[in-house]
Amino acid sequence: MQHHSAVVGRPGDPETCAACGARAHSVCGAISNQDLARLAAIAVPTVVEPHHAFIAEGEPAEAFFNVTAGTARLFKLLPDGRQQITGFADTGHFLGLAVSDTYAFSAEGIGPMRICRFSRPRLRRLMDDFPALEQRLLQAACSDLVAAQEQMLLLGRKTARERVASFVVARSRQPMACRRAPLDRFDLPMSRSDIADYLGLTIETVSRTLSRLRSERLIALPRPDQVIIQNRASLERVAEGTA
Amino acid sequence: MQHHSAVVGRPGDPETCAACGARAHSVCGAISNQDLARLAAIAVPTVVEPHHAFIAEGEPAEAFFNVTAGTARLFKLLPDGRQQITGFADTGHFLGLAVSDTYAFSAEGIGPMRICRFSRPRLRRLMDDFPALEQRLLQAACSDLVAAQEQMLLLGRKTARERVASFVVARSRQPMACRRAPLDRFDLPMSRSDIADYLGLTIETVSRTLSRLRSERLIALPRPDQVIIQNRASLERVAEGTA
DNA sequence: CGTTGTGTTGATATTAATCAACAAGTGTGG
DNA sequence: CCACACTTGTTGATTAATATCAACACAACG
Repeated sequence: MQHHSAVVGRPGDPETCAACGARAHSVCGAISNQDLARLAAIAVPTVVEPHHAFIAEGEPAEAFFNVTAGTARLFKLLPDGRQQITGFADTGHFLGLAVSDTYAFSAEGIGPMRICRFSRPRLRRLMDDFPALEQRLLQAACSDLVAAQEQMLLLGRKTARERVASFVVARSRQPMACRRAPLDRFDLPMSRSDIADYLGLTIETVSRTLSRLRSERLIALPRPDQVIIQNRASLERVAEGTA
Repeated sequence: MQHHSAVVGRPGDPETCAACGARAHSVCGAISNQDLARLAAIAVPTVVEPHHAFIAEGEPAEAFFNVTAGTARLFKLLPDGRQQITGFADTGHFLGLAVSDTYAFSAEGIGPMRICRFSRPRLRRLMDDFPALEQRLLQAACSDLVAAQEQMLLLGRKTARERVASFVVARSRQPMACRRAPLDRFDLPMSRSDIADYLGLTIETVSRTLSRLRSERLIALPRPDQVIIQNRASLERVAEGTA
């Protein structure tokens, strides 16, 4: 299975094909190595060109995916072009589960990425044969749902300042999926435009707000795409509206 | 099983205990009558006092629920009291599925309601024994997720006018769960305050916007809690930002 | 018959969007 | 190597949408 020995993220790290059985998900303990091996057997590793929508809203939901390298933006569009990013799918994330026969959103890579593709009928058969897999996907769907609820609170009731602070704090916890501590220094793989479309703001407001958090010494921005959290406690208070 | 013969909605209708095996979900065909009967065996029918939060954010997630009568509001709070309603759970809706060991949101009835309660360990055992049940819950979680994504688009990118129009259109399709056509005349079980907290607006803006849609003859409001859609095509265009 | 809760409407304030200019990088070709 | 265009991000001035503050209408209820 060549995709189990490929390279992801920093050169030299062994690729972690989360869906097909690698460490990221075996660590979570919800799925046996045996089942993961079976899943790997039907996985089709695929390289996604940047800006190619490998999931398109409204098209037949023929497959299910796992992100094996890179980050995808998941988004919905209005007819006039307004865009809402509903989430970012980082390495390890499952994608494209649907009840309806068409996708409810689109997904494309931010920069180069790799995914494992599972055809729906084969996945269905596999789930029927190995219920632990379905259990794992139910857990994934539930945690997506929890994230979506948190995002609805952000979009519906938080100020621009609270949204940006929440975003920075959440991003710093991103590697937590691998049971690591939240990082105080990390990279943002997405552009200001993506951040704006995720937070329901404009790029200008995102930029201004980050600048203000920097001038207040809550964060530092050594480069536009790199964040250092300088005062996590205060930043978290801002994110919760308690500041 | 006394809750299978009780009354819900309009007096005279036989109660449809969606979780415990009644028609609403058997119609959907995803779960066998046999499995539904097994589910019914562990269901604890419960009457919920109005405004009693039967699910409280942050508390141990000990149970899972199905709404058997009435409508619940699902919500999250910020420390200063700002509230976001993340969804309404009408009769038939499943509630409280969680990966974490605490609930991520709160739920309470809008007016009187009844629910069926399932303790988590018993549900877990039942799901292990009857995978069709897990499949059904995965479907439920996926459709909640689709609704959440649609709501994120609404909250992040739609204007007040588009939000209110979207809400009215979505509510008119609510009985669709039972495979009925969208209604042009229906009741709103929730207050203006609930609508505002769901749409990320204030009560005043909701009221003003409904008034304007009425003055434009897109809808009629015979009573504050009853809506008649007078021009569905136009209303849908407004909801999509195409008007 | 007043009181209370809910919804509506009006006047004003505030936040974030829009419009606009500019700065810093990146890549291309001369 | 440098001039140029092009992209991305930042900052400033103004506008527009919705929140806030306030008054009032109406029904339900004691």
